[in-house]
Parts: sequence; structure tokens; C-alpha cells
Amino acid sequence: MSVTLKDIARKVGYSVTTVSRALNDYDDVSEETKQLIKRVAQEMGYHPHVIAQSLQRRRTNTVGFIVPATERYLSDPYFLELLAGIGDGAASCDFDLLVSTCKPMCPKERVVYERMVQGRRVDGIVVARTRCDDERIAYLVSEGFPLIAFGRIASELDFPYLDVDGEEGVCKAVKYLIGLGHQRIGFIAPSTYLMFAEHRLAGYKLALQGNSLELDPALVIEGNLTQAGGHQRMGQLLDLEEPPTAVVTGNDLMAFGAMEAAQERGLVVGRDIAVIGFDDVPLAAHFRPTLTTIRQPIYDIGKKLSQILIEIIKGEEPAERQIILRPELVVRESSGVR
Amino acid sequence: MSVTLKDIARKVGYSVTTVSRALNDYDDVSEETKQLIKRVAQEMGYHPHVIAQSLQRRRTNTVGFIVPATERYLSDPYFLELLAGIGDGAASCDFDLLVSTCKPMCPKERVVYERMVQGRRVDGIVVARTRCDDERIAYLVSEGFPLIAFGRIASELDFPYLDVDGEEGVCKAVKYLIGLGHQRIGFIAPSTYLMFAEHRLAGYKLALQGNSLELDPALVIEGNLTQAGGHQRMGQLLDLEEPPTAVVTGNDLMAFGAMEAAQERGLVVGRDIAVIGFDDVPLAAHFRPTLTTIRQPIYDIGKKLSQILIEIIKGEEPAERQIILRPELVVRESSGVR
DNA sequence: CTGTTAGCGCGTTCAA
DNA sequence: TTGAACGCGCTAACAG
Repeated sequence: MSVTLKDIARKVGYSVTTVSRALNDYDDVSEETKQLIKRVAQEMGYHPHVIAQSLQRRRTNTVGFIVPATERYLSDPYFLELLAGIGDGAASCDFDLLVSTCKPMCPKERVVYERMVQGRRVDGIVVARTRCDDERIAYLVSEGFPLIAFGRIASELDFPYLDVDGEEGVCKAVKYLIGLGHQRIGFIAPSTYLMFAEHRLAGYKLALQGNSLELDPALVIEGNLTQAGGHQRMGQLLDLEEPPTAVVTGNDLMAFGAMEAAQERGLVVGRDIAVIGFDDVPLAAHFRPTLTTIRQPIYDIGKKLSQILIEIIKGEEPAERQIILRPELVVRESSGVR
Repeated sequence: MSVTLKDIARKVGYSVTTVSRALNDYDDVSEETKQLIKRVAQEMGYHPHVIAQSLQRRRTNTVGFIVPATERYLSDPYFLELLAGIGDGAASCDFDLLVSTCKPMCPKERVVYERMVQGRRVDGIVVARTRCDDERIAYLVSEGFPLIAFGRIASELDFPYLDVDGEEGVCKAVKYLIGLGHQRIGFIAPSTYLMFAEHRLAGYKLALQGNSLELDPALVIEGNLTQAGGHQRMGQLLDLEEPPTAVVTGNDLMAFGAMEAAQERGLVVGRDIAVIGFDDVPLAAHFRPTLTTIRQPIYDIGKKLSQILIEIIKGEEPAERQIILRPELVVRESSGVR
């Protein structure tokens, strides 16, 4: 078995308490004994038992994240970036990361969250892909459990979050397309139960209004954030009497699918039709044609999320409790030449 | 604060011990008191304190996984599938999943593993992307710490693993290309420090030999598993005096990059040059052209990995300790017409 | 400066 | 059928 404080205590002839204090650098231990104890601990290969520490300190030094995995083989690569960011941010504060997966809106989602919260497995939770009416956040807030959300929600509930301004992002994209001369611009929206769907749609409308273009309801269509979904929806748009000459999608994955659908109909994306995505996942720059998209710095967001969450856990009131980042339009081939 | 056994005991007038036994369905508690205690526990919203249970049971019911994240914005989507599989497999056994990330071969990798092992944060670890000489596995084995690897290693060390037969996979792919009439087939290999690089290269050689084709060293070139890498290496191959007419790559990401490079030179992939990848990540079916590739059922592999690991943790000798799966060639557009 | 005592929440002897 | 006592490994309050 592994070496404990007791083993060290026996070896050096001091009490367990003194050993503990020496190793934690308390200043009420003589320098000599401190040195001795540290040396022996090192020699014996001592490592604190994190679980025991957690029990005693009433703190697990762990944050939780439940990946809203949509479907087995259709998960958004975006979550890997986010996860890596959250994990690295936590690690930078000496916190660990506990991960589960659960299909969004699945009935057992509640159980997954309860498991983490009630079992006190973690000190706080990162909630991603917020919903307009988000029962996960409602639950955590009602439990007084530390959380931070990536995204806002529809109600006035007060909780810490970080979000990217999807309205501004899509607005920028649509304006850019209008500037290119497009008049009929389609929008393949994210599933409407997601909060960011509302923001992004608002950005779409705003840009049209700002240019006195009328909104044609036939051009706005709800997608499901997958390639297959984007593919199918693009088909619908192209089948219209008057198809759009440009399309903005709710995320990059749908943009990939949409470009595929356009190409299957013999259209050259970037020439016959313009496509703009949202996220800037790593592949966006490598897809063919390369994808013009609205960039969210996902890794950095993940990192920031866990760092703020940990501040909250530690009781340090964070400088900014509610942050909105401004996205950036990354112009590549799919939107056509300037 | 949250309710403990003590709270319940006080309420029902029984000792903590009895409450504990009742809730754990010991059969030396009268049916009535059991019912009573369970009801009250339910009413009070009792949930066991997992950390305390861990300390007592000397088992965390948690498995660890360190994502070998290559570079911030270049991580392989493949790991998300694997992660989801591992997480779901663990959850199916009531285990949690603790995740860290670390650049492979990074000096601090050892520290990340030690943190999990020595701190007894987890009961076992899943090691992915095995290396020919894998110090992570050597470490875990030397510590007698439960592990399972996704992949084999070069030495004779005995440990449980699950692997996909990369040799057979690549061999199949190359033979398929030869059947299509290709004589000069390039191979963009994975980094040679990875064990599967060796297997896949062996498969390449085997297929050539089997068809009495000579191996031209200029056609075999080491890549780094990223799109950018695949792109650059494909450039090199195409710059040869006698460029290949077909190329197999060590993973799908490199295949994407390679196709990009070919297209930039005006080649039509699937007509002027054939490309075959390895993995079958979700995007492979949606890239343009769709990618012919050697399929590994990554999600299922992840699930199986954690389930076997947990069997080992529980001391149940698993039915199969070392498993080799046979991969399947998925033919799509990038390899050309039949 | 150091040791004793106590307790985090739980499960498991052992004795009644 | 039940409870008291103990310990998992650690830290903290209080003496000395």
C-alpha cells in the first residue's frame, strides 16, 4: 500500500500532526524538523491522499462538465476544444475535471447533474450550450451550487456566465454578404430551444433591417447543428422558387453539410452561392472550400470558464461575473470574392 | 448543508450504523425499519457523500483518462468520440471519469499521471495512443496500478490492451488500391514514436510484397497526424520526379490535408489521385470528396476500454485481457471509381 | 515548537 | 435485530 502521514510519523518519531504541518509549511514547526520530515517524506515517496484531503477540507478541488453529446457519431469537434480549455484552466488552479456525457434534454440529464451535485463529487459545474429555459441552471441556482454557464438564458435569473455575442456575429456576417451584393440571404438556424439560436437569429434580422431588406420567412429554417441537418436544410432552401444566393448557418458543422448539398447540385460554393458558418472549428480552415465563419475562441473560453468558476468556488468574487465577448468574422473562400 | 446519515439517524431514532445498513440493504435489518429509514432518507433528500464513501471503501469509483492533446487548435476529433465512449462505458458501471490533458511526450506528462495515481484520485487509467516505448505504461505497470491501453507497445511487457489491427487495415487499403491498378502508392506515416505507426507501415509493406511491388523509400514519409502535416507531406510526394498515383495516410486528419494539397495543384482527388485515410472520423463521410478510410469503431472502443478496466479494478479477471479488433475498409469517393 | 483530541461521513467489525 | 467503537487519511483547535 501507499505511504501515509502515519508511516512518516512512525519513521521520524514525530506525531502525525507535526508531520502534516511540516509538509504544509506551517511556520510553527522548527526549520530542522521541517527539513527532516520533508526529506523523509520524499524518500518514502509520500503523496497526500487527495480523497482524504477532500473529506477534511470539504472541497474536492474538482469541477464538473457534462458534455451535451448530441449523437454518437455526430458530436461537434467544438466540444473537444472546450473540454481541453476547461481542463487546462482547471489544472492551472490545481483543480481536476470530472466529465460525463448526456444527450441534451434527455430525461436522465437531471440525474447526471444530481449525481455530481448531491454526491458532492465536484465543487462547481460548467454548463454549456444554454437553453432558453434551462432547467440545469435553474437546478444549480436553486441548490446554491457554484456554476458558470457558457451562454445566457431567457429569464432574468442572476448567475455567472460567459457568452459570445451571437447577435453581433451573425449581424456582421449578413452585413458582409449584403455588402457583397446579396439580397436573398438564407439562415439555417440552430434548434430554437437553444438560447444562442435566438441571439443569432436576432443578428440576422437586425442586419436585414439595417439595410431595409425584407425578411422572407421561407429563407429562415431551423437546423439541428449537424452536418446531415445542414445538408438537408440547404436542400430545402435550394428547392425554393427563388433560392437564396447566400446562406448563414448556426454553426460550422451545418455549414459543411450545406456546402456539400450545394455542390451536389452543381453549384460552386464561393461563386454560385456564398456560405458562412459559426464557430471556426479547426476544420473550417481546411474544408474545401475553406469556410468563412464567425470565430469564437473556444479553447480560451473553456479556460476562462473554469478559472472564473474556481474563483467563485474559492469565494473570491470574480472581477467580471457576466462576460460577453465580441466575435470576429473570419473571411475565407466560401463567402466568395470581395 | 446537505443531509448525512447522522441527520437521518437523529430523525428516526436509530443509530447511524443501522441507517447505513438499512440504506445498503443489509439483510440483518428488519423489513419495517428498513422501509421507514428509506422513506425518511428519501423525504430528507439524502444522497451519500461519495467522497466519504471513497475514503472508507478505498475505492473512488472513478477512472482517469489523459487526453493526448496535440496542439490547441489541432486536436483530433477522434478523441471526443473516444472520450464519450470511455465516459459512457464508465457510467454504465456507475463509475465517473476524470479527465486531464497533456501534450504527448511532454516532460510534465509524468507529473500528470503521478497526480492521478499517487493521489489515488482514480482506481484505474485508460492510456491512449500507445508509444513504441511507452513510459506511461511502464510507470503504471511498475506501480501495479490498474490500466488498460488502447494500442500495443514494442516490448514484451504484459498488460491489458485493446487494439485495432492497423497492419491488416492498411494492408487491405493498399491491396485495394493495387487492385484498382495503382503501382506507385505513397504512405504518409504517423509519427514513428507511436506504436501504431509501426503496424500501419508493416501493413503497407506487406501489401506491396504480396503483389511483388518494390518499396520506393521516397514514397514513405513521416507525418504528424495533423491536417497541416498531411498537407505539407502530400506536397512533398507530389513534387517527386515520379509522384504517386495513390496515397494512404496514417489518419483521417492527414488525409484531409493531403486532399487539400492535391486539389491546390489542380488534381481531382478520386480521379487524378486516390487518397485513403485511417479512423473514419465523423467528418470523413462529409468531406469533399468523401474519404475512403479504414474504420475503427472509436466510440465502442472507448466504451469497451472502460468496461474492461473496471472489471480489472473490481478484481474480476476479464474474459479477454488483450483484444485485437479487425478494421474495415470503408470505400467512398476519394479512392476513385471501382 | 510539539502532541492530544476531535471530527469530516461513511462502512464494518464485534458484542449485546 | 440493533448499537458502540473503530478506522479510512487528513487537518484543525486547543493545550502544553
